[in-house]
Amino acid sequence: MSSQPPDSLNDIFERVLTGKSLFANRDALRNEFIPSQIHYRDDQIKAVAQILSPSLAGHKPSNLLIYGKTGTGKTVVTKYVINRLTDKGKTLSGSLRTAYVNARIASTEYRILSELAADLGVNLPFTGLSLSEAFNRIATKIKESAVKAILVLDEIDFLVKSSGDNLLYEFTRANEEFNNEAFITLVGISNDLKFKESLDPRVLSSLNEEEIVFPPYTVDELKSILQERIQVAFVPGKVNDAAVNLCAGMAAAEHGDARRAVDLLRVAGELAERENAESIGDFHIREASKSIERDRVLEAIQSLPIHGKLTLLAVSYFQEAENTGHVYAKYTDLAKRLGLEPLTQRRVSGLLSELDLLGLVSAPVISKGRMGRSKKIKLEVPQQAITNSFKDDETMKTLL
DNA sequence: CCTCCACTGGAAACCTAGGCTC
DNA sequence: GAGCCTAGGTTTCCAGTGGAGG
Repeated sequence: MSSQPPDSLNDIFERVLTGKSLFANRDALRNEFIPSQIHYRDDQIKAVAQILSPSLAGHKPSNLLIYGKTGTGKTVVTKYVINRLTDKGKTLSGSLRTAYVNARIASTEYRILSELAADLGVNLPFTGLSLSEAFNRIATKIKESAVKAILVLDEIDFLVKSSGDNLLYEFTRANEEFNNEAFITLVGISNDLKFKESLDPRVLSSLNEEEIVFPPYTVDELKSILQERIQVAFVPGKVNDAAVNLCAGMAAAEHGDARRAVDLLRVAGELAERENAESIGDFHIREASKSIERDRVLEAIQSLPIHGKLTLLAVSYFQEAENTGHVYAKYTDLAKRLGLEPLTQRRVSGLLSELDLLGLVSAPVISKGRMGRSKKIKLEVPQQAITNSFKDDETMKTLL
């Protein structure tokens, strides 16, 4: 990298300046981009709108649960309807408020509450309050100002998985305290229906008053979505049909994920531009798919905590699948070499499960009869990926 | 059919780092 | 500064277990 001849840098700059770039508008391929029109989701848009519309007349809409795989438009559709609803609400006298939180990003109950509070115009300190106090402040505000609130909890399954359903219970119960002037309606979005199993039956029946399922996009739908984005994002004629077909095909194979399709296209465009290609072909899509996977692995490894890295490195020492005991012994050895106090085996067993979840190792539990029961741990990423991830890591590179 | 290995994985307690209120 | 609170990682404890070998 450091030995780039100055001219090649100049080439890069020149290409942008002289407009020879393949991109016309890169932003149209970003995740946050909301297209002016949402295609193939008319039924879902209408359904969501129908369920939430009583709020305009001041009545409490049913709670709603939206379910569908990633990249099926759940968030986009919900945000779209919520925005339109808020706009319409402004023209009327009512005090309709909407709030949106992504439970995976907010990650804790308190942060979820504080983001909701911010959207509702309630002041909550970052920390320092008990959960119940934070909740009371929100509820009091809603009651006193007769707020009609629609709260969207995106990736609600993360909330339930990490903290249980207490918060949801509080929300559903809070409505009983309000008089008819105020209400809270919950809209939960999830790509995992199984989270419902761990809900208290009372919470479930309340949350699940209405349910909408978003089907995956078909190949043809993906193609047409891509075509439309291509028109905005690229200079005309720069993406060939084979590329679009492959892109749609690959995304359809992954449960009709439109976000995935658009990501592939963006990375393919960047790759093609970098190699000075005239247009984007199916080759670039394939390369993009590999590149996205490589980046995902690299990032996953680099963002591991130190003991996670050590555990992964310990696994990588074994060619064949190994049991927890041996991996733990290797891990202990590595930790001591760094002068770190090794964690307990129980914890390392947990770390191994986390690595499994990330797809970096496979660690199914198997029984070998008299030889006991253990995880059967095997590295699932190339050795190379681990070496690459650690070579810039001041601590880990001493072990390589 | 029974035993018994080498763990698993749940639960609770503990610790640290942070931040609020009074 | 005391006395609360939380998040998040960890340790400790321990009951539970699939299935090969007896």
